[in-house]
Amino acid sequence: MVAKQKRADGERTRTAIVREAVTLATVDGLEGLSIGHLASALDMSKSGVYAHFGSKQELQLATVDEAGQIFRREVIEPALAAAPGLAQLVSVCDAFFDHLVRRTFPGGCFFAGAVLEMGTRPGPVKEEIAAFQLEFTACIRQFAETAIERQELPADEDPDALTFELNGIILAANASYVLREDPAVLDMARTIVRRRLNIAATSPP
Amino acid sequence: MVAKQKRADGERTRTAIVREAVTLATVDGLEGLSIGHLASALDMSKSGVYAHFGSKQELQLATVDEAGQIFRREVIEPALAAAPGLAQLVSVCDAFFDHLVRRTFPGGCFFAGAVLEMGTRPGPVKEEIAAFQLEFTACIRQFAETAIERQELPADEDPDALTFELNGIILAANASYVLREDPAVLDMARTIVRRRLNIAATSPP
DNA sequence: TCACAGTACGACCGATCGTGCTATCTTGTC
DNA sequence: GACAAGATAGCACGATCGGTCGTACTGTGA
Repeated sequence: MVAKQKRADGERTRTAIVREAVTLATVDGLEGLSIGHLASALDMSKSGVYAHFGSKQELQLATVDEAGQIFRREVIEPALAAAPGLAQLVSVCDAFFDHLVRRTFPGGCFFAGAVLEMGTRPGPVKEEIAAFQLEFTACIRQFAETAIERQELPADEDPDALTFELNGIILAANASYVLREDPAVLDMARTIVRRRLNIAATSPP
Repeated sequence: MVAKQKRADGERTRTAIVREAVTLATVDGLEGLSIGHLASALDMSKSGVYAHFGSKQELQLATVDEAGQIFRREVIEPALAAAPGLAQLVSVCDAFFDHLVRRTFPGGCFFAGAVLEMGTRPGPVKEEIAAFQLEFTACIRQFAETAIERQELPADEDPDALTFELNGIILAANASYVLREDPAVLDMARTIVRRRLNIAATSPP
């Protein structure tokens, strides 16, 4: 089979399409994301957009992939840059809250919405979303385990439970922030994270 | 203006429509909920369904209202029946987890999805969803305050923070349960709620 | 019983959906 | 600069969307 080689301009527009698709999908959902809307938002023809993917499902997969990359860049990587252990736990939560105030996506966390929307729709799109959700929680869990090893957290702390709780705080913050655009809920979330981890409650600017 | 009086059979079918609408909306979302699907699911004509509401938005409002009633009946009222204070806090969480395993809605908690879907769509539907979300959190907060008054919780416990955390646990449980239909996540959620409230971790059958 | 309002239906509207096919550009390679 | 292949547009399709209209049926109060 011949590896189809792509052209530079095609790759550029594909990137632009997918980037716009992520934004639209956080508002309209992955199912509500329509090729017509996408095309007019990009000043392109429907078929011009469509040709890059061949099916709506491929577009959805590309959109989820792009959202994952953005989330990694904005939330996971900043946390990985922090000191291993407890600092990473705080950092990943703070990075998430920053991610929200930065309004990268108008509809809040892409994956929080995608999980609930696609959870009942079996198929590769759901699988990719589930895989990313697993990657994220596994990341938090790893931070927690390291923190326990380093005795920054009590030895009897359950990493799974802690991961669950922090994930819950993140989801509650996202939901509240989407509904009422009040940054105060993020301050409260930061405070709660610190109290849960037994850290002096000095939240960063 | 003359109060239009309804007929018994009309009220019956309207109830049936709204009930089905709630179920469909937990899977397809409130925007994805279509009158055509609804009609064929009920073995009715589109216009027959449509006549009961006059617009899709009215249908959505009726759907949210019905979902609220179901949620009150299945989650809030059982908690109100418990002993005031700490028992009500545990009870409301347990009732929510029961609500999930009972699979009243195939797509998990109606409002968890609705908040994220409609949060970026200003209008009466969003307002009604926000109002119910507020009612629910206010309910939890009231339980927390009572528990503090009765000294079942430390005096320095912050009711708002506790409400936020419990809401987070609920949202995390819902998301995980929708994605992977593993009841184990609900057991973990129950355990976490009890540990958070300093209760002996004997989870009910 | 009779008339009327409520109920439900089927046909239909314009718009948009995802998806093809074809033709015309544009780009990279020789 | 020719040429193949990728990129984009134009057009059309069947299906479905929310919504309207005219009409037939039926429950119910007078």
